[in-house]
Amino acid sequence: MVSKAKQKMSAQQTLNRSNQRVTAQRSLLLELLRQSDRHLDADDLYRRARRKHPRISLSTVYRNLQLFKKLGLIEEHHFAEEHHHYEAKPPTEHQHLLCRNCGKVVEFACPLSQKFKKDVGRQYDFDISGVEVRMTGLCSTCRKRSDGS
Amino acid sequence: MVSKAKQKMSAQQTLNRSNQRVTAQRSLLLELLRQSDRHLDADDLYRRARRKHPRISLSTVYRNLQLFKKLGLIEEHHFAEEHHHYEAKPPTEHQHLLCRNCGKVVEFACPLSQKFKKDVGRQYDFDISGVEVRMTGLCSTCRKRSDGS
DNA sequence: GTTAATGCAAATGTTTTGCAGTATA
DNA sequence: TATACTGCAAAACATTTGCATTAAC
Repeated sequence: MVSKAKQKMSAQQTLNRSNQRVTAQRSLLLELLRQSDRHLDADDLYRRARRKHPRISLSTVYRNLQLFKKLGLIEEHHFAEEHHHYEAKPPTEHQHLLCRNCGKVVEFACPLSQKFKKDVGRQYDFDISGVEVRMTGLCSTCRKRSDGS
Repeated sequence: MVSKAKQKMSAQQTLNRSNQRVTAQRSLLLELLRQSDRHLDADDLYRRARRKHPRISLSTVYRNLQLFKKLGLIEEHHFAEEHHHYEAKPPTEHQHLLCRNCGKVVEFACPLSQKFKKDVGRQYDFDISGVEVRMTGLCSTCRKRSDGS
């Protein structure tokens, strides 16, 4: 029940509970993230923060985003077009499973993704061209290794 | 049947058919992408290419990756940790639907992703912590607009 | 008073671009 | 021979880091 309450706490309270120093910049950044209805990138957040706190620096934004992420207060998405990996186009559709420890990538077939595509397309009136499913976790090797330690 | 044959064509043949100039660098890059069993990033590809063609430049690699992508010869994935978007962690799990024209992001619930998670985790012996489903397509507004023109 | 967080500037790493020279069609 | 492609160097861009100063505890 502690975690359910988190969303209703003020930014200050949340930070205080996490044993982090409550600075004006840090609270502001977390508030802005909570208030926003859109997803923000670091620069969006920086520009918004400057409206209330003109001397805030971009490094502070980055450092705090990392902190919030570590604390599980925010989620990160990869919408943009940077640093890709490429593969020759395969004849069959497949999805990806990544080990977050060793970076191993497993490809798996996912016939259900086609059903998804239809359902979601109908529901939101989208003409959907691509479905990407990406799962992250620990592979058996890395799990054994960390069990041992 | 033309497209099925594509995978069996040599890199040179493929490029020639696409009305692209067949250069040694370009053919090599496409061959390397096809031979590789792993996903490669630009730098991986650059290093491999240099083994056969020491004077090739990284710009050539980037330019050709863009070309191959445009021609639909390769697929691009976003595994790495660059340029993120953030949102305050929501209480409910949800997935994303992106319009590739206007960039609109729709969040949708996807209860099935939990079933996925279990199935795939069991099959590959992974302890899966995250499931991300991302669909891309055209929203109704952008579709109407392009219908009209 | 200690220690952590900040702001600034410089460094880093990836991707893009301008341009003169080179190779393909 | 005309034009597209290449290599090189520099620019652009996002993100990270070092360090002296400042603020939270």
